[in-house]
Amino acid sequence: MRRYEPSEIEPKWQAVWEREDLYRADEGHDERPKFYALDMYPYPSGDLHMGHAEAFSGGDAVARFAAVRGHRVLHPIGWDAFGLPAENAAIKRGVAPKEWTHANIDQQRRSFKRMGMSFDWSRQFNSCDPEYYRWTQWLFVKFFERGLAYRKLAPANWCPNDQTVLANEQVVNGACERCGTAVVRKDLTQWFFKITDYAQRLLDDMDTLIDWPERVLTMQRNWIGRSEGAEVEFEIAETGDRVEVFTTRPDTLWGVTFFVFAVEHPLVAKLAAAGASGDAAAELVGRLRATPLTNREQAESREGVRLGVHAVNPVNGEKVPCFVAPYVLMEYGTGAVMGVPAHDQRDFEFARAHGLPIQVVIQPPGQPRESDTMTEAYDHEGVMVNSGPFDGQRSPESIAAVAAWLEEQGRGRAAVTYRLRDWLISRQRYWGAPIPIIHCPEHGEVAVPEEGLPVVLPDDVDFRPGGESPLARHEGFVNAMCPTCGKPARRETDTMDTFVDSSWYYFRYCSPNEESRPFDPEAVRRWMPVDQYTGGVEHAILHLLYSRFFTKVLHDMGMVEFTEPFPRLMNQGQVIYGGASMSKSKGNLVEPMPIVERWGADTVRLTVLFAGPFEDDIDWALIAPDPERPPGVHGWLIRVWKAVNEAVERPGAEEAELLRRAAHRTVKGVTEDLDRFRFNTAISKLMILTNAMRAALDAGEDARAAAGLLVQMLAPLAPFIAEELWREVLGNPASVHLRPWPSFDPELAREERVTLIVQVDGRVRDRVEVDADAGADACREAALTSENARKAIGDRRVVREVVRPPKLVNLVTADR
RNA sequence: GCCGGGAUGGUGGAACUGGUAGACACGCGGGUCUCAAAAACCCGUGGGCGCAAGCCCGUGAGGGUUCGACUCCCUCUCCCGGCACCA
Repeated sequence: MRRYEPSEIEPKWQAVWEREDLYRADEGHDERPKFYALDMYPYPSGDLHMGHAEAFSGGDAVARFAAVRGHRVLHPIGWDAFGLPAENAAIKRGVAPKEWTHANIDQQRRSFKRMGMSFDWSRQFNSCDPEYYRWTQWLFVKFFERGLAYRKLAPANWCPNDQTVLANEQVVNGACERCGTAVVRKDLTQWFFKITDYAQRLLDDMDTLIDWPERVLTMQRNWIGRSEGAEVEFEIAETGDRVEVFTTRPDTLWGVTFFVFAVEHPLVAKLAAAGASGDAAAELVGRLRATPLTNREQAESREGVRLGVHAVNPVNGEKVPCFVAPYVLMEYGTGAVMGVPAHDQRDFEFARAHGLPIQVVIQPPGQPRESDTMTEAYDHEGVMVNSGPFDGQRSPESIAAVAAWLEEQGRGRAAVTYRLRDWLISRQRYWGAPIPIIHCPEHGEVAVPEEGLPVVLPDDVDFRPGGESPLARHEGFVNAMCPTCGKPARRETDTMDTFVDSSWYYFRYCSPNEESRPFDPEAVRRWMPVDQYTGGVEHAILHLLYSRFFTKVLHDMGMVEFTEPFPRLMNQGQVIYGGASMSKSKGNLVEPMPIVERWGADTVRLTVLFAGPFEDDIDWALIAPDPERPPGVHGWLIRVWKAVNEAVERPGAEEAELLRRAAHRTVKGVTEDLDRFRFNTAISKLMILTNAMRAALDAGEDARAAAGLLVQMLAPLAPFIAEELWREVLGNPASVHLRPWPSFDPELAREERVTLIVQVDGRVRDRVEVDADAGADACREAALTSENARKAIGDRRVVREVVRPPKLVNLVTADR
């Protein structure tokens, strides 16, 4: 028997598969159902890391399993090739971003092949390829034409380290998601996608995503942040200005005792002047406008300045003082808030800090609150008081009633507000898709016409960051002609957020060589939506929300029929080391490729899949503590190797009934497990079958049939060893990866003898072997004749017999 | 604070709709082989008592429902993730 040598057999089969073109997606229109298995396309950062190994091992098992179960599988791969690291690496090492990116792609492609991933390489593309970003730009133009891409001056998140703006989604705890630098606030004119137009649909359609992890849905719901309430119009007594506020509690309107504007609110300067309180207000506004947004949000300050004017409460005509204060944010609602200190904690603290009256208008039943003795706001339900026509109404129900009443009176209306803000897509960096817009002195923002696409990113650019877009320094790029009038104009020099690239790449895979459109709608109809999407939770909001948005826009453009791109999503856990995320700087980095070289790709794949449920984190330090020793599953592969070889070399006279049954039971169990992506339990069942084969072989029985089934079931998980055993040892002419998945005989998969548990008063007292089809009578009989059970019963009387054939009998006695 | 998810041997984890808790592994202990070691193979391995048969305890803590609870309900503790002046 040969030794198991992964370093020999793995490269061999990789080459054979490539020659046989085994994984090319079949566009044939045969009966087989399609299956689109998609892994989030990776950023080419250098070489594969352990996170890739885990995610792609799972995705590959899904794709291979679907293929052998009779699907036409599309399992593509490509590269998220634009982005800051390329530019930063280039600045540091003086290599052009393009060269750096392509070198990394080559390296990672080699590694993916070495890992045995069943990708259809013929569909590969890079998002930095002009043939791809041409269509990213084309889509931008379509968004622009539909009013979904627009430019505005707005306070933006600026990362001083990366020298670019960031989307809200890319700011984590006030810091840049990428580099961790504290983000500062900067007023800039930037391009946005109007994702807020789709807020409600993004929320509603989540009900159809039943196969998404709950936490991802929760995160998206929180991010969209729908809240229901009412808009109410207040008038400024001194100036007659009308100001809208949004409130979730219109039922507390009679409790308003002051009114607050955000620092950025457009009326503040005018009102401060009208109220003759100029200096103090101007000082506060000036100081806060200079303070980074995030610092301000974290301050939880209750400071504020009186504007000297008053707002008229539309429900009772009362005049209340107006303030400007940092605790009101321009970014949410209308940038102005009615102050109800009795029923909102922030308003309560503000009122106490500024000596403002507190008016209770919601009373909890039983324990009435009084403005003088309250120590905190009461924000639960209760009965409305001091509220004119609404006195006596119960508060949760009264919210809608008050909103309807406001509408009748013409002073407001029921309204919905979202936390979600428009997606800021412009970046002041070089390595991205140029925004295809020309600024004409006469015609303003003009989209580059289709013939002008792609707007090619020039190579000869000084891309060192300097606060403005590097492209702005490139004369040849900047100077353009207005597509409308032909006069000299200026090209837009910002590039797009790379999340724009990744918002539609999965459409491109369906027809990657399409030259006249981003994708062929016919091909998309054939393959999409994606049947199984695999990737990390870090994209729970960013990429997945943007992609859902894009799909809905494409739907509205009539380009696709569906509205959700990824009906099924699975998130792999992270691979960590010693309880902490792996990193070079921490010195705890374990890279997959050296392990692949030493122990084999199959060992790496099985190690990550066997470690636990796919979505759980894996601590490599616990799974493979000694780098000099092979991970545990390697030993199993050796046992499989030996067992299959022995089965062929020393065929027995007759296959043992026991082994045949074990094999069929395994087919049943592994099929169910793989259907539900439970790789760890599937592998465990294959191990049990291997152990059963060992026992049969040691008893001199024939195990060839079981060997064949074992190898077939191993194929999606450990494709190399399965192929070697299938073709070279078992002598099959064609690939195991083309062989239809085995079926099982339900009669054989059934256990024929089972252990009947005999309990007395709920405690296990005996185990008895019975036929699997034993009836209630036989089970009761077996239990009552059990020596151990009789002993446990003693002289007590059995008052109840719980019989659940053929698994359990519980004898319940008196005196308990 | 709000929302979501967890807590099972020395370790990773298993237990499908309430019915043998700890499958399968790793580790550890013992053994076979060997001059020796590694590898490989075999046996054992939740805790306690016992020569044994067996008994008691045991799924974060406490309570409840049930013939029977890791699983369902209530209260609490801790851990992880997300959101957080969102009006």
